[in-house]
Amino acid sequence: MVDKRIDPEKTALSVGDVAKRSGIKVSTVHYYDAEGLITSWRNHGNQRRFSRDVLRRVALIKIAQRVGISLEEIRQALSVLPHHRTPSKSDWQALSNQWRISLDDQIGRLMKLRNQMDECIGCGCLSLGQCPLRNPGDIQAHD
Amino acid sequence: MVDKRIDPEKTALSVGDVAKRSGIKVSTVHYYDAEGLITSWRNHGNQRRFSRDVLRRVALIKIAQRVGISLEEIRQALSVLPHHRTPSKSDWQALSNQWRISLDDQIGRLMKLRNQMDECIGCGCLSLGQCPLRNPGDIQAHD
DNA sequence: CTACGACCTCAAGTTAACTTGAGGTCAAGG
DNA sequence: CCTTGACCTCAAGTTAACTTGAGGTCGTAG
Repeated sequence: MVDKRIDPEKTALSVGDVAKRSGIKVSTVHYYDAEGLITSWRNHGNQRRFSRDVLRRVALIKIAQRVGISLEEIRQALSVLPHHRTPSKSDWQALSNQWRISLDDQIGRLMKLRNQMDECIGCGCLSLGQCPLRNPGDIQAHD
Repeated sequence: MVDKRIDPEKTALSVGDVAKRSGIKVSTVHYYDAEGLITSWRNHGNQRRFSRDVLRRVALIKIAQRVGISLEEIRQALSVLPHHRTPSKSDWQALSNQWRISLDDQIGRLMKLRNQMDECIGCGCLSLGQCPLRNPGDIQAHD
């Protein structure tokens, strides 16, 4: 059985490489490794080594965070991706569709809040139980 | 000098009153008092007493939080309101205009992020330094 | 008097996402 | 050999916004 792939040790990244190229701190790399968001192996000096796909993974993490998604949710979303292979374009498309839903939801919520504020500027009641601004549900108030 | 206002002790609210009527915990009332978001005085038993305007103040706090404004910023915004007088309609209008700006900003940011994600779905580059998704500035990428 | 409910203070805990600091190893270069 | 830079682990710290828990006082009702 001959493994025709390039020797991983030759292309492997150290923790400092990953940090620098991803724009995050070494401690953050440690943290993401510990939380299972990225994976590494150890060389004989017990130092972490990462395959290059980790760079793409960190990129996905950072974008998801901008969407407001928690690391735990991100970890779950990334866990279905294959390891040691750079996430493909279709992987990214599937993920970004998921996260797009979250983003649409947030935008919708903020716009609804804006509408409620506009409506409530006139009366200014702000009453608990009656004012939709105080009750993020669908209660009709200001009748 | 005759104070013609209603005796504050007769209309004063206890910490439990404020908590119940505002839908927050007693500990939160303590916390807001400690942080200077609301003010109280003590009776001879060293118990806090609040004037009724505090109910309106807590309402404003809760709405601002929904807009995503930090307590420190809320404290500053509320500090210009007169004490011991329920915030008026025009007070609420001034505040909500401020917070409306913040809300508009957030909505704009999320919509921009959504656009960037839509654009990046095609290429999936996600590169630090080139992809606007990885750089929340105005760098033009994907040229 | 006792029990209960409301109040008090002070300190520590929770949460998520990091970050810092202390104390150590290893490899390479001068 | 010493120095430097990169790595390691472990523990604690930071931030904001609460929340819990421990130990106490006071007033009222039975």
